[in-house]
Amino acid sequence: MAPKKDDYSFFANVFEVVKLIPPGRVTSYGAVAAYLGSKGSARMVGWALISSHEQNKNVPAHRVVNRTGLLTGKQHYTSPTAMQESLEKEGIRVENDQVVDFKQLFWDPAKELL
DNA sequence: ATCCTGACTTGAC
DNA sequence: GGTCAAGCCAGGA
Repeated sequence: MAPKKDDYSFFANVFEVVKLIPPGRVTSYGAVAAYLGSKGSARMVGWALISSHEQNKNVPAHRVVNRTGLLTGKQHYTSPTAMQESLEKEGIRVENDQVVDFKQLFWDPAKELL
């Protein structure tokens, strides 16, 4: 949901947005960060996702990739192929750790969610 | 308190 | 289309 105030931590905000990502779609860290208002804090989005792994949050982190569509976070998964398989499972084609038609599958919270 | 690292992004060459 | 360097914020040592 739209951040009403900064009462919630940056992480909680990331979780909300990521959980709102529709299936078969992907987004970038910068897009989420920009939606949160911290455009330059794209790294924090990834950091928040790490925390999400520790917690039992139902955050589809596999739907979040870097700007080039590269599965940068796959190495942080339990298995280096878990992320790619999860994406393919939703119908997203992944090739060489990169999302095919990433631009087409890109989901911008600032525009789509609005 | 400083220094380093990191699931990133952008601009410049 | 590549690579290099700088900026960015949070957390751990």
